[in-house]
Order: sequence, then C-alpha cells, then structure tokens
Amino acid sequence: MSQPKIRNMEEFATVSGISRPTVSKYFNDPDSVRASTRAKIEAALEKHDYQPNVFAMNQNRRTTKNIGVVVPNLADPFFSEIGRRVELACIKAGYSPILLSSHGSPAMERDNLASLRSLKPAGVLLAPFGRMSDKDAVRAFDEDFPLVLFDANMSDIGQAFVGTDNFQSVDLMVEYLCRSGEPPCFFEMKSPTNPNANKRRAAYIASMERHGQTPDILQAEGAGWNFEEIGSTEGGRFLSARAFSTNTILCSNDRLAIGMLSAAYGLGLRVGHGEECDIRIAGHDDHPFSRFTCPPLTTIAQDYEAIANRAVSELFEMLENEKRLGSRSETVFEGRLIMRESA
Amino acid sequence: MSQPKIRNMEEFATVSGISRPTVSKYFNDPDSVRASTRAKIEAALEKHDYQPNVFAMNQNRRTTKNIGVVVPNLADPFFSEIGRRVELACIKAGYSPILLSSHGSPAMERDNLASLRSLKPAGVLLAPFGRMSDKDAVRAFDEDFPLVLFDANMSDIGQAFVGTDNFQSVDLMVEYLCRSGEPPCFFEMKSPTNPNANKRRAAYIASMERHGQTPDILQAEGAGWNFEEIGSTEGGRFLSARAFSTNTILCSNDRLAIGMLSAAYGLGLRVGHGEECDIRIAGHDDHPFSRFTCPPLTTIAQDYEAIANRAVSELFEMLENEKRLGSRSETVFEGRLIMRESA
DNA sequence: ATTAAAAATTTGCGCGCGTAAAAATAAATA
DNA sequence: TATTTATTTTTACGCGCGCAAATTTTTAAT
Repeated sequence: MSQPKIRNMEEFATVSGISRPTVSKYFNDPDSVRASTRAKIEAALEKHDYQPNVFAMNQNRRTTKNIGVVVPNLADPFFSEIGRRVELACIKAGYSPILLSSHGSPAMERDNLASLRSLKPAGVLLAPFGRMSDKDAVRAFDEDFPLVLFDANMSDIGQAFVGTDNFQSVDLMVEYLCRSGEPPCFFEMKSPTNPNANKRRAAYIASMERHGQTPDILQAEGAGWNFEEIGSTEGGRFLSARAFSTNTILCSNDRLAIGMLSAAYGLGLRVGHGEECDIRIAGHDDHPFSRFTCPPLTTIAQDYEAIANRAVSELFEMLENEKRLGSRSETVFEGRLIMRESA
Repeated sequence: MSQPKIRNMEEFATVSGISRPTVSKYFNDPDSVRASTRAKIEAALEKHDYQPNVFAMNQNRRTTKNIGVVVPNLADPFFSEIGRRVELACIKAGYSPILLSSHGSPAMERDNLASLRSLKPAGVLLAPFGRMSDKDAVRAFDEDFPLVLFDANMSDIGQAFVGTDNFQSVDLMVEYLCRSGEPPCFFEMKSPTNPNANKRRAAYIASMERHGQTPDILQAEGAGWNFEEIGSTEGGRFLSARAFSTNTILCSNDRLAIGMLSAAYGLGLRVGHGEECDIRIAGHDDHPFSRFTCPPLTTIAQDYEAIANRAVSELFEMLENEKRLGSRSETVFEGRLIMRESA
C-alpha cells in the first residue's frame, strides 16, 4: 500500500524487478516460477496491492479460472447447502466459482448455461432438472465445456455424475420401517420435477417386494416447487380420507414430509413410533430443518460433503488431464438412516 | 445460425451492413440507434447468433452492466428469497446480477467486496452483517462504487438503505399479544449478529412500556447461524426452568421460534392460543417454513418484494443520475401481522 | 429546396493482458 | 570449470472491443 498506484502489470513488473511475462506467469500459477522470483513478486505485492485486470486476463486465455455452478433452486435448502460446499471447494482450489440458481425454471437453466458460455468457464458443475431440462442445450454445452452432473443424472450427458444411491438409501429406510412396525406406504408428487423421485419410487417398489409386502403409492396433484404446501394440502386430503393402507408413510423427500407433518398436526394425529401414536412419517434428504420438526423427522441423510467434494474433484481431474476421458464415471454415495421420533 | 461463424464484432458489423461502432452502440443500448438500424442488426442476429465478448466489452468500459448482490448467508431462506427477487429485478432491467453469499462470515463479506471490485460493478446491493462487518472495508467500497444497503443498516454508509420498520412491526405484534392474552416475554440471542435484533429488542421494550407492562428479556448463549439449534437448546432450558414470567414468548426471529417450538414439543407443552394450550410463541420474518410448523407460527411478514424492488430502484436511480446524491435516503416498509395458531 | 439536427460512418488509438519464439541468464550436474 | 538444463528476459504481435473526433449521410423541419 504505497503512494504511486500501480496501473497495470507493466508497472507492477517494474517495481518488483521482474519482467512482465514472468509476472503474468506467476499470476497464472505461482508455482511455475522460481522460488526467489516468487518471493520478489510477493514482496512487491505486499507493498503495492496490485491485482491483474480480470477482463484483460480472460480475454486471450484459452481457458479461464471460472467454474460455473448451476442448481435448480437456491431457495431449496438442499441446493443452497450443496451449492455452498461446492463453492468453497472451488475457491480452495484457486478457482472462481459462479453460483447460479435456475429458480425452479428449466428455461432459466438454459439461460444460465448460455450466460456461462460467455464467461468461458474452465468447467461447469450442474445439478440439472433432469427430464425437464432442455436436453439439447445441456448436451450441446457438454460438448463445448467440461461438464460434471451432480444430484440428478441425465443419461450420457456430462463426463461424470455424482449423487446418492437411491436404491440403497430407500431400501435402508423401507427395511427399518418394516422391521419396526407396519410396512410403509409411499407418498410423492404425481409429476415429479426430479429424476431422483422416479428412482425412489422404483426403489420403494423393489424393496417392498423383497420384503414380501405390497407397495402402496399415493401421488399428490400439483406442480412447482412448493413441496411443503403440496405435502400439506394433498397429504392432508389423503390422511383425512384414510387413503393410506398402513399407518406408516414414507415421503419421497423431506419437504413433502414437512408438509405432511403439518397436515397431520392439523388433523390432531399423533405422529411417531411410540405406543400412543397414530401414524409414522419418514422422509428423505435430512433437510436442515428436519431436526426441528414436531416431532423430529426420521429420514435419510445424503452425504452432502462427499457429493460436493467428489463432484469438484471429478471436474478438476478432467481439467488437469486436459482431455475428455473416454469413459463416463458415475459415483453414488450411500445414504445414512437418521432415526428420530417421527418414525 | 448460418455456416460462416461470426468471430467478432467487426465481422458481425459487416454481415449486418452496419459499421462496427454503431453495432457497439446498439449492444450498449439498443434504443440509442435508429429504428431502421436496429431492425437490420436484429435481423442479422437472428441469422448469425453472435454475442459480444464479455471480457473485451468490459475491459475498456468506464462502467459495466454488472450488479453485485451480497448477502450474509444464502442458507438462510430469508436471504435466499430476497436475493432471488433482487436478482430477477436486475435481470429485468438489463443488468447482470452477481449474487454472492458470505456464508455467515464477515471475513468472507470483505472478500466478496474485494472480488466485486475487480468486476467493476455498476453498483452493489449489500445486506451487511452490520456491527460484525469490516466497517472500513464497506466504507471504502462505498466511496468507490454506488452502494445500496438493505435489510441491515449501517450509519452513514451506502447511498441508501431499504428495510423493515422494526419498531412498527414489533409494536404490532406486542399490541396483538397484550390484547389477546398475557404480555410477551422476549427471547433472543445474547450476542446477535444483526443490527435488526437490537432494534427489535429496543422496540419490544418501548412497546411494552407503552402498554404499561414490564419487559422481560431472556437471552440465549451461543454464536453462529444455527438459530434453530440455539433456539431449541437454550429455549428448552428456559422453558423447563420456567424462566419466562408469562406464558407468551416473542422470539426475535422465526428461526429462533422454530427452535423454540421444537423444544416446547419435546417438553410436551401445548403451544397455541387455545384454551387448552400452555404457551404462546410468536416470531418475526414470516420465514417460508413458518406456515408449516406445528402449530403454524404467528409472525410478522416482511415485505420482501417491496424491499427488493425498492433497493434495486434506488440503485438504478443513482446509476441514471450518474452522480451521488447529496442526501442519504432511508426507506422502511411496514411489517404485516400474520396470525396463525401458535399465538 | 434549403437548412438544421440527428444519426451513422470513418479513422485511429489504446486498453491490459496472453502468448509465442528467440536470446540471455541462472542453476544444477558432471 | 565446462556442460546441460531450467528459468527468465526480450521482442513482438494480437485479442475484441470502447471511445473520441471529424466527416458524411439521413431525417426532420422550415
């Protein structure tokens, strides 16, 4: 922080006693210059607080240090949580993450990818809508940039996918519920926005049959992202109509379960696994608030940290190898059963 | 979408039959060129899908079209909601919002402002931590860029502030609670991270005294952003110690209230305003999930939409006038009482 | 038709940096 | 010390566009 303000890299190179191209090299990778040179530059940095012009830097670069991160909806705590972890992992690796939410709209997902194009990102981490996504747009993007999908898979798109093993996680829950009481019914959205929902339904059916039970699936009308609202309204309707064949309900995700809990409360039903309880309700995802529902929600915890870290490391591996791998990798982490009072 | 790909503005100008500087002018403001010229350019755009290089554009521009939006914590639904609305309002106005979360850390708030500097934003909308913020950094930023604060105020920083009138909103709640039952105690964090918390405490005291009641404030130990956790643990402790002087508790915000509800449930207390209930619990903010708590939470709704829109319009007014206004404007919107079952 | 105003073009410079190739220097090895 | 190897410097060019001043063309008004 001295008087004469540094205006550009040329001036900074002068005051640090190093040539400009070398300084440029330093900023692209501090380890690529000799230790003594690096020390000189960093000494100068202490005094003069110069930082290269981002726009000029990226103009001629083949690839920038930008990493695009696109999630379907930041208002959903699941995505805000996983987005946060991805963001931090990128910063830690020396990249500039750009976190974009599609606000629940597949059209905006397309727009977000278009915006990212102009930022020449080194790579992109995308949690796609899935079936609702503009498949052509995503595929085209995949061809132009290193792309890693997380949370929701799309067949043959992206160099890698990282998510949760829904079959394992749902089976874990079904097994627990069957063992500890009546077998679960399954409550979900009629037209789910997310491919995981379909996998969970399939997993539920398979798991129930394996346990010699008959699957019972109830689907809520309604579209959009107001899952709590839908869970409450439609779930309440089913509850008061006694539409569930058993006293145990497995919801496709925690947000539906939270709505269902609200409906049960409104109907005066006692939720839980105690003797005096009327029904059991379980969810999936370990939503940040599911610890504080009444009663606390039994659910499956996805390993946010592992998913985020693996997605990032998959991408960075691609970036280092500089070339697309021949094979597409799919990584799924196991879910953990979180036993609380609701089931 | 034709064969010969357009590489730069020069080429695009050629195919559209317009000179490059005029095309440049068009991209900076489509209305600044003659209608016939605009038509020609847009016709060419249909065929050739060219878009200017963002980095080259911003390199020499005095001011970019970037708008920085910084919130303390996107994991908090309040900020994710208001951030979303601000983002959309910016896009609508033809700007490029860059939404940054400080993840609960004032140090990252400082870093975020530093990152924004290098993006030469046309203006910045900041929801600061307040007392915890790096005041010097924010003030310095204010001197270099058009800055509008929202949600939390900092005296004499920013050209404008937009938020909620805590005195009005808390008074509304206190008045309702006093009228409909026992006067409220006040539950809050001992060391709040947000200036609104202090205003709400002061508002509570003032309002209670106006109603001829004695204020009773209980403060929870603990720091950080796990408000539900703190509300549950500390709130539960106070509840079981019968530390509250009345049966009515006004929480400083909804997240604390959600924790408190969870604690009350654990203790077997019936929450609500009915005859058979033990305590009443109320919150503040109309958190997206407060409709689905058990029982649904009585609270104060902040006018997210109005705050976001006003903050954006305040900023854009500054941008148009091109110069800093002499006076600093402060706008606060009234809160609405949302009566549900918890109080 | 003449004039004035508005818009478009031409010309030309420069932004701040990436990058490549060749030359010079330093460090590591024999 | 001589030689090899790794870094750094020099030199030079270009990226894609903003911007300003002067000139020309178009449009509107008289």
